[in-house]
Amino acid sequence: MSCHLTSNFKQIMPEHSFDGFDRKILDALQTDARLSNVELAERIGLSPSPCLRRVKLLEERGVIEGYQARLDRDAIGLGLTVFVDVKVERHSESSAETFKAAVLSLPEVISAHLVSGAADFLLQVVVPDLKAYERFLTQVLLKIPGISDIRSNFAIQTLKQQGALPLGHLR
Amino acid sequence: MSCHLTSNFKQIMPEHSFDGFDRKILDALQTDARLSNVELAERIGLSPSPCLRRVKLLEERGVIEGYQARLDRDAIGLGLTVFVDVKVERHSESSAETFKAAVLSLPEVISAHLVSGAADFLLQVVVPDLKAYERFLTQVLLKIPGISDIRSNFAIQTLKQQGALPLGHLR
DNA sequence: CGTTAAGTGGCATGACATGCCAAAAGAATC
DNA sequence: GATTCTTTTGGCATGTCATGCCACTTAACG
Repeated sequence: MSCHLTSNFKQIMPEHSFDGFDRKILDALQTDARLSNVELAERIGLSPSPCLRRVKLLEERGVIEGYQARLDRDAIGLGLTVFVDVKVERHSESSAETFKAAVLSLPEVISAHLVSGAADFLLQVVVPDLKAYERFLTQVLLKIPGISDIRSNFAIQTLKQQGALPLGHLR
Repeated sequence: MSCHLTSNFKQIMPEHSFDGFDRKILDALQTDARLSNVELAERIGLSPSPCLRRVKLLEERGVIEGYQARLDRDAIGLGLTVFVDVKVERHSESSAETFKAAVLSLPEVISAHLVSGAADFLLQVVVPDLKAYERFLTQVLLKIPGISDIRSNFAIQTLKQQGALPLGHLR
């Protein structure tokens, strides 16, 4: 049981230590992850050596999970974003688990959360068009067992997309 | 009116041309945006020169919008993610516009969409904890004029977060 | 076939990442 | 408050990489 201490450590003790340099690094890399180390160092007011050391540490600590290119969905032919509310059947214990496993394997689902409120799960699904969504819904989603209800909310306009996380609360 | 042609061009003619190399580049940079050009080139089976040229082209075309570090929300003390359904008042024409402008300026709102369905807008809000959300809700969101209803759905568990966009439909 | 256009590969140079060590800054102890 | 210990920084050296240029290959078209 004591082994759970380490796995819960992150929740118990969220920020090990973040000084102003770390916060600036995170802020800069959220905006442009391809900054060279020397430019990043200049921007945060530190020389390249310690700057790089800090970045590596943040990566090792898991604070930085990875780096990803942000693509224009329309440009690559993924014009339709749908937010799907999913309810699973209350009875079967394993409904939620099988649903989670299924969802994780679907590339069209780019985010998935267990949520409070009317629905159980909230999925963000990305497909080329309505026809593709129809196919996804009828041939993929609806075939997952244990689903009691699905509600599709189509994104008509995107105001903001995966904006940078606010870092103002750190100091 | 003809000037609208260019602004609509992307929707009319989504993918200008994507061969296998481009798709592999986008795929690789979605997974690891900090890949060096030589490693990227090796991975996609091309020499560094044309590989870099393709990446720059994809950036200029706007296919690649940017690069960003993915941070661990818990690690930086942002333990609470809330999906907020917002309805604006039907009467005032400008309700939606003022709401959009307000939302764009809020760093806690990391994504915002105009959606079909029961709500008008779907926001993703990130805050340290419940107390911070209470403050955000009462002192920020509820003070935006023209809002008729707000429903907060708390993320209890995150199965997948901003996963890579599926590129399988390109050829 | 010859011509042209587009894309590729290799090379050279300048910039950069990265590991090491001495110096500086800060914390703790007496 | 001086000393010691710890931590972090800055500079340097080396090997790797980005980047622009040019010759070569390939494919399409007349």
